[in-house]
Amino acid sequence: MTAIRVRFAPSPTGYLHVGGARTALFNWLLARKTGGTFILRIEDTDVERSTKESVDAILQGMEWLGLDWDEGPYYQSDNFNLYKEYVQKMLDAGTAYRCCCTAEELNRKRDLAMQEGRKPKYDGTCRERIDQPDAPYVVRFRAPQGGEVAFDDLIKGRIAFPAEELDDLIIQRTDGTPTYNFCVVIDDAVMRITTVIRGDDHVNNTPRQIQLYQALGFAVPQFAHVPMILGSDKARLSKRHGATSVIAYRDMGYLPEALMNYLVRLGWSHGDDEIFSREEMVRLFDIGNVGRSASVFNPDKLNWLNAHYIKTGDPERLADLLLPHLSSRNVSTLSGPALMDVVKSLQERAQTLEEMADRAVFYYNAPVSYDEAALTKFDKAHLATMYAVVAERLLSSGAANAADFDQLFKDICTENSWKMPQVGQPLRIALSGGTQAPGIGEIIHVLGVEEAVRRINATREFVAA
RNA sequence: GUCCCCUUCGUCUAGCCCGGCCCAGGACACCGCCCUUUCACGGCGGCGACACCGGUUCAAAUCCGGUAGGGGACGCCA
Repeated sequence: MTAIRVRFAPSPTGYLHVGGARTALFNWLLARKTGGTFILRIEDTDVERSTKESVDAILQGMEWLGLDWDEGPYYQSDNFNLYKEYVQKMLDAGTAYRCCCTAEELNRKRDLAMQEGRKPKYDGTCRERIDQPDAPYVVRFRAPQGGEVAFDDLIKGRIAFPAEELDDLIIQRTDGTPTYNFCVVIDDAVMRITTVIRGDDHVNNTPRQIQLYQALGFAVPQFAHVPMILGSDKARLSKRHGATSVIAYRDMGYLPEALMNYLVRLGWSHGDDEIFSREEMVRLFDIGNVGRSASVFNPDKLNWLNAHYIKTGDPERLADLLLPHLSSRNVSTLSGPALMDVVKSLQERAQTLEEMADRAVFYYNAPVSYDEAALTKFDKAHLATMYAVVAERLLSSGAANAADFDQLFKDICTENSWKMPQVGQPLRIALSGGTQAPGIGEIIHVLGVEEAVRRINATREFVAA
């Protein structure tokens, strides 16, 4: 058995979206699992719409996800001469011919055919003509007629098309540039691609491409067509369903391993397993276990996975990743508590890094206002004495870790016959400004006794005023 | 219109190829309870699906046929 060679072939007309990322992922997984080769090829034959920015955005998305490629990126625009050569070969061999039908003429015929309920395929006007008018022309593939073209899709099983459905597709435009269906075939053949994994919007192209392979004398690769990803309304996933760009997910505070895990489970499964490390997906992946039907992108589940990876992630790494989200909130970590401790106290409380950043702000910027609604639930006099007692005990106790502090508060409660909520909640407000925060002991441990006392005193004064 | 594909809880899916272990399992979300100094985490429980109709069979989510619905393609885009 020859080594697997797969490719991801995006067209650079936009960023890397989640659908493309999943296709890339499946390719990458198959290559890594089998020790094969993963090739990146940029399909930029449409010079009009292709941009350098898009290429960069795609590369950036791939890199962020850790989808490293072994060859490329190759650019189809570098291969124009090669395509020309093959067009000429086909012309010489008679498997292609010049067609002088104008675009307008073709459009008219197509519309008419649709109206009359016929298949809008090329009628073959120029297929058999022998004169060579001196007019602009395209080159068409002389598609074999009769019989059927079939292939065994690795995901969908056997798919067959009657040859009558296939018309003579254009392989070279009037301006001399080659078209997509022709270029893919040449490239996949020349790059010795063994397995073509792509979106299932390409199934209809596959039989034409197979005919081209055969006309050119190339070996036909295997095909695997991955179902699409839909939005919550079951329509093709688009911007109005929320973010579709991989990089947007990074900016919203998602971890690459979470997105990868989410994407791999969208369509593929391994029994009841949900959590897959990079190594596990490589080991367990099987293109045959990819489902045949489209799936809906579910942000809730992505959130759950992201929360999982935040919970179990390395605090040091998370701290690094959190930095940009903090600076966009005008938070500086140059002074104040160690960011790693902050992260640790927040790991179980954040679904995204954005959320973590929101919750981390108070550690660095002392509260400038308090949740007064929550504060008014407590008696003013009680607040004043409680804050004073706690501040004093904090300074004298010598407690040094979260558990110590929590114990200290229990002691204070019994000594003064206070209930824990009477102490905990006002303290939380003093320390963080609000009512939702990590445990009191944790906060003080991270903040340090000195800063904690400063904040408690500030709140005591605020309450007294 | 024509061709191709798809159809299990709201969503992602297991099971389907090799019928019985499935009055259909897991996960997300949702609801409830527990834990608890808040918010979370966690634990426990609940709600909830084989698109429909026929056939084959002792037995069908699983096999066969049809219907309906959805999607894709039909470009001198990729």
